[in-house]
Amino acid sequence: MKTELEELLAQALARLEGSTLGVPVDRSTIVVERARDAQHGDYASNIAMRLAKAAGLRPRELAEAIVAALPASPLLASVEVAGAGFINFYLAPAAQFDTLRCVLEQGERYGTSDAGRGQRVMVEFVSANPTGPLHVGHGRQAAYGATLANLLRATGHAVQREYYINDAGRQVDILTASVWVRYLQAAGSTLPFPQNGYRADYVNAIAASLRAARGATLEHSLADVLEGLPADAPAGDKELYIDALIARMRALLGAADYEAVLELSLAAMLADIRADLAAFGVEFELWSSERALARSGAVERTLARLAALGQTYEKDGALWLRTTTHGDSEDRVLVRANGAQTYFAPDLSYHIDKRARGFELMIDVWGADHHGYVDRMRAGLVALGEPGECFEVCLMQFVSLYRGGEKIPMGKRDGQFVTLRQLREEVGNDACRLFYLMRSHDQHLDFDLELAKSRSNDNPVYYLQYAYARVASVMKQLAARGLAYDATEALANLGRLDGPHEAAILTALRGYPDVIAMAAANRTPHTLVHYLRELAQAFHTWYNAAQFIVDDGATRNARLALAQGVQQVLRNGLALLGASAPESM
RNA sequence: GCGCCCGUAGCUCAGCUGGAUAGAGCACCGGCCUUCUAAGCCGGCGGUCGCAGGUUCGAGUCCUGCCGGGCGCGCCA
Repeated sequence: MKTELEELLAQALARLEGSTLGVPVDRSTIVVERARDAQHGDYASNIAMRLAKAAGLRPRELAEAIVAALPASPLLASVEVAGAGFINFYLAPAAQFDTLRCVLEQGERYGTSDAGRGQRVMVEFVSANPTGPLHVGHGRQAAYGATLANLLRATGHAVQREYYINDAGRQVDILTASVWVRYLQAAGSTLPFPQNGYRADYVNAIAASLRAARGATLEHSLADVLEGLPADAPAGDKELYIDALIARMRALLGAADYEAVLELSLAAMLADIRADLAAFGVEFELWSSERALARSGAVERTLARLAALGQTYEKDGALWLRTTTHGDSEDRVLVRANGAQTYFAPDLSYHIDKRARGFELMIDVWGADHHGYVDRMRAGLVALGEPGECFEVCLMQFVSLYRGGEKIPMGKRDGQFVTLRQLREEVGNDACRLFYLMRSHDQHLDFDLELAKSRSNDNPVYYLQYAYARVASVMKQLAARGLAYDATEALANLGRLDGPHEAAILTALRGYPDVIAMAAANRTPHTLVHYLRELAQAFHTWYNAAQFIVDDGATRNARLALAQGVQQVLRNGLALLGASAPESM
């Protein structure tokens, strides 16, 4: 609709060229927007104000001239000049009703487009270290990433969702050692738990499955384990201690058994994470392993390419990447003086691998605490000859949990954090999804458990689902009264939808495709939540003001058609958000 | 010290890439169920858009400088 109106304006301006207007008008300056206020019609353009100065006319005068030059169109009921020089378009009733026809005809496809032209996009999200269960912050990233992928798909992009498993770093060794210590303790060992270990309950569970798999074959005496180890914190250094413990464990068990413990621990953690996300309705096309990438030699190839391109140099025994020449604030280390790679090296290699796999755009969803890494990653890609625009990061701000106005402390230390699973079990998946997505991603999120659980009118989850269920209920009532919906009669009598409430709903339905397009383009799923709330509100208002099941068949069927249009869009929107649409509540 | 994000009604937040009289929800006050689900609806109350400049026809939105809050600044991951 917007583009049709813009085309009309372009024709009008072309007629004025050479007379009222001197120079031809750049097509991109002709913009039509949905009117924010119903008093301003259905669509509005500010083109007269933008061109007034160049034309040497007052905005309103120019607007009048443009309106006079507009070709006739069946789409329009009237066009007015208002305010400082706005041109307001009022759609003809037939055009309004076409919206509803579209919704009913297109069904679940309503709102989708091919704007993305099949662009290959990867959305990488969550990618939490497999060293513990997902917490509520990961939940937000999961909900956001999944919905962003849905939105991009709905707008014609070829989307792949991917989870990058950081299974190669020191953190995994710490998990392995933690499991082993718990395994020893379970057999009566008095070996103290390392200060820097993972001490939450899930480690005990993995230790138990380790015992089930290997019996006592991995046990060693306290004296053997402690031999040559430095003091742990607080007397000593907890980092030195855990590294020494890991080395000791490797020496005592041998490489093969050490790897076996590591594999078992990793597999247990990943199984937990995958099950958690699957239960949350979040799926990935690919779970990509850092260890697999490293074993393939990809990281070394990336380093070699960087060196060949003259992008690296050695200093103080370390290998540095010149990221500053590509917009980073300082150069970054790829390989440390001790020969070990930093995290940056495989990470960069992973992203260049994504490009090699043909993804034109890589969107990463990261926690806001990682914001300092955006520039270096992009710089690394540019150093390898990639365009900087191929990489985009959506930073997610933190989540604070509240219970009835009381903030819940979330120290990761001692494992005193609320997991995603606990949250889902307490408030339900739908509430989780919607609460996570209600706020802009660059806004801190206050998640109130009591509010999310409450079956009351201050809970936005129920507000949306209630609107959906109400339509379903009406259709059931219809059948109970021995009546049936007649689509043909409905479509022949859409003119009966002539009240202000009906008009508001038609306007809202017409805006849905724009909302989807914008939410996808701006990476802002929360605008969809707000839109659905407005649609539900328009529906609830109408529902309270009018009776749908009336004696007159023409009116009845027309109203039922509109109600089902609302239901369809609610269903489409909730599906994109990953929330259910219940038939009854 | 430097970088990123945030600052809008008592509280939690929108504000559609610069538009018209700044909007919701909650809270508070007052109304609406013998009729399709009251998990709903209607009305009222509530604002110096952190502060000060600037850009222009027009600024909550863009620029600069302050103030306040969060996060990050390792040859950790």
